[in-house]
Parts: sequence; structure tokens; C-alpha cells
Amino acid sequence: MFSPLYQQIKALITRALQEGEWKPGDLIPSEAELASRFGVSQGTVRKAIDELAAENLLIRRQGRGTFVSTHHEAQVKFRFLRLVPEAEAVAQGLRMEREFLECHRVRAGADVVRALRIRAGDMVLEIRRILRIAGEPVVYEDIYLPAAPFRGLTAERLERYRGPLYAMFESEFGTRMVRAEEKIRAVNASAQEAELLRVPVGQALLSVERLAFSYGDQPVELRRGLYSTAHHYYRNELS
Amino acid sequence: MFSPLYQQIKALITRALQEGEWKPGDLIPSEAELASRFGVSQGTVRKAIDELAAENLLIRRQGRGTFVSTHHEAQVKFRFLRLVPEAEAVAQGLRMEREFLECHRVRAGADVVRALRIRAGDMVLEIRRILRIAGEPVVYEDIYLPAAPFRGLTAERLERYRGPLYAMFESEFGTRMVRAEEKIRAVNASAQEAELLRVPVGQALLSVERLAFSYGDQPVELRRGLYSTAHHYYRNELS
DNA sequence: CAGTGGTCTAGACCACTGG
DNA sequence: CAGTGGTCTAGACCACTGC
Repeated sequence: MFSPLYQQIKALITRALQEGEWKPGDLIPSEAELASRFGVSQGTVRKAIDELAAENLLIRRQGRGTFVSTHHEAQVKFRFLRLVPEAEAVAQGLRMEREFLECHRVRAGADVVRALRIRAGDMVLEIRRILRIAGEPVVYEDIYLPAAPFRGLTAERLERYRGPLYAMFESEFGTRMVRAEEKIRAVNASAQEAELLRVPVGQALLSVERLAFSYGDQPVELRRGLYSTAHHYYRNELS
Repeated sequence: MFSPLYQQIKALITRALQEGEWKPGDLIPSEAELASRFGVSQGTVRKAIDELAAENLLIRRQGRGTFVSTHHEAQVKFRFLRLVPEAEAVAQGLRMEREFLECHRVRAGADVVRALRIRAGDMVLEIRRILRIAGEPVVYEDIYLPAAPFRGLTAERLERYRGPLYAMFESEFGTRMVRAEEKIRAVNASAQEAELLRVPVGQALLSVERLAFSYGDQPVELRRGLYSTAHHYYRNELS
């Protein structure tokens, strides 16, 4: 089993991130410091950091240093929300409102158990919310989180928090979402869904099922979203 | 205006690809050869090739050399088709059939003119086709190509060709698709669409509008697809 | 100005491929 | 075996940031 040095360094840095040695937003030691700490050359540390930066775990800033990536930065906020307004001109003045409909503990269903890799019968938090853009309801989401790491998360706290959910999870529960997989389908709105999103019954909606992972590829959130795509679309880049 | 050496090398290599010095599937010169040709060190060439490989323009094969990427390789076939069967077990035995409904020259509409950056009034090829997986119609597509570079493309030739469309464009018309942008919405099937995809009128379908680019970020294909997501879903990775 | 990441070089050695 | 890309090193210098 051969493993390049820089991969081992990468694993060491990842573990340090996982264990919270450096918190999101923090400045990590310089390449030279890390090189002497790990007993390798700067070039080797550099290659490890390059990959971590490509995976969005770290952010390099020339002249300043390398920082732990965070969901709090303006540019990276809503990194996972691919919904874009149809009229680009409006994109600027979009103010997004969130309304939390529910937040309670429930016993995990079989699909949630499988997705989050928890034990059958474990409790999960279920959050339902609506996102409105310029007053118009655009997204309805049903979110499942393992109850243990998110103990103390209440509707009231959700309402109070300013900023993206993932920023809150990161600073208040120490769980940082690193990557996600989405399964996208088209579905016809049920009577209930239609009322929530204020569209006709049967209206075609985007169904977006997201599984989000933290460090070490651990799944920590299952999310089922319904997007109204009358004035917005889901943007994707293929390469 | 400062530009790193390796970026200039990257541009030189990209231009060579664009001008057809090395064709898709070809082995390009070794790093050492390119280094001496461009008068830089191997490390600099290496970094340029690294980025081109990350962008899927080149493929590195240890011990063999670096090759120009192509749509013909088994692993990269259908790289741009993100539709995945619901039942993973079935994924193996999927045989995909294509039926070309139309292929004719038309004057480009305003939206096609804008997307493909051609002149108002220019002619384009319009292709309509259906993809069936295991006999079931899953995708209906309406494809627009600038007429000039695709002169001689007929329904008969489309029918005859074995393999992905982009593989055909590459080997028969010298146009290689490099990346694409997709706008995804949910729409209700019209009577005509419903008949083509054999679903009820009003059935929710994924609308996928793709703009595909060749070397140098030149748009060369606009494609409007309707995906039936009863037994398939659109898979996406967020990071 | 000192300190950071970013570029570039030259050279050594390793891992993999094909003949 | 020769030739390729892959790793690792050490050192020089550049570009950017903040003080």
C-alpha cells in the first residue's frame, strides 16, 4: 500500500480540522511552519493544502495566509443553494426571508436511518421551513438532522439566527457541511404543497433531495426541498 | 498585466489543441519535450498540464503519457448526461436507444442567436430526438447547432452513427464539447410532450436547457431537454 | 518593512507502462 | 529495459498584505 507523503500530510491536516484544532475562519500556520512541524519540505505541504483548497476546506489568501473555510463569508454564503432568479437584474436586490414552520424531535424513518447512517429507532430533528424571495414563496424544505449533535436546536433559535443554516450549524453546533449530493426530480404539487408555495395544485415543482456531508464524508443532513421554478432556475455547470 | 509563465504555457497548449495540432485521443509530447520546446522547466509545463487535466481537456496516464481527452472513451461517454436510473441494480443492463425525429435547417430564433452568439438571420440545424432506456421514453431533446460548422449533418447520418452525439461531433466535425451550463426547471407536460414521452398531460417533467462550449469558451450547442423523472433522477454533486 | 502565499527552477528518485 | 508521469526536495525570487 503506497501513499504519497503529501496525501499523508493532507490527512493530518484534515484530522486537525476535524478535531477542531483550527476552527472555521481561523488562520492556520504558514506553509513553512507546517513543513517543519511535519518534517517535510514546504512544497509537500503546499501540494496538500492545494488539494484541500480545491475541496473548499481551506482558503488561500495571498500575502495573508491560509484560512479554514466557513459558511459565514459573504462570497461563500448559500454556496449550496443553486437556485438563481430568472431576471438577472433582480438578482441584486433579492432579500430572502425564512419562515420556520416546525422543529421537533421524531423517530427516524427507514429512509432517514439509511441516509444518515444512524441506528434504527434513533431520534432525529425535523425542521420544515419556507424561503421567500421578494415576498414570493420559492422553496419549501423538510430537513432531517441527527438529534444528538444538534441537541438544543429549537424553532425559536432558528428564528432568531441571522444568516444561512449551515453558518449556524457551524458556529453553534460545531458541524461544518463540506459537500453534498443532490437527486433532482420533477413532481406535481400536492394540495398541501400547492398551498404552501402558492401555486396551483398539480403545478410542476423541482424536487431536490440533498444529502450533506461533514468532514470525513460523514452524512449529517438529509433535506427534501421543493423549488418553485416559475421565476427561478437551478443552475449547474458541467465539465 | 502580470501573467504567470505556466498560464502562458497553458494558453499555448490550449491553442495547439484548438488548432488541431493534437487530435482527441492523441498522445501529446512528454513534459520534458514540451519544456524544451517552450524553453521553460518541466515543473512549469507540469503545472500547466495539471490545470488542463483538471478541466478535462487532457488526461494523464502514468507510465504512458498525456492524451487529448475525447468523448469516445467508455468511462467518459455520456459525461454530460446526469440522468441516473432510480434502481441502481438496473444501471448495469441499461441499453439506450435513440430515435431522431427531425434534422433540418431553420433560421435561428432570437434566443438561439443570443445563446450561440451568431448573427441574426443565420441558419442553424435543429435536431429533435428521443432517448429510450429499456424501451421506455425518458428524454426528449431539441438541439440547435450553427449550420456552417455542421454542414452535411443529416438525419440519416445521425441514425447510422453508433455512440454519443458529442463523440460524433468530435470525430466527424472537429468540434469538441468541453464544458456546459445547464438551467433546470420543472414544467408541466403539454399534450404533444406528453404523447412523446408517454406520460399524462400535465405530468411534471424536468426541463434542462444546456449551453455547451467548445475550446476557448465558444458556445456551439443549445439544447432543450425534457426528462421524465418517474424512474430516473438528475444527479448533482455540490462542493 | 517583514511575512505570507505564488512562481519557477534543477535535480533526484519512485511508480507505472509497454516492449 | 527505457520512457513516461508522480513525488519530493531545496533554494531563489516575485506579488501581495498589513503594519
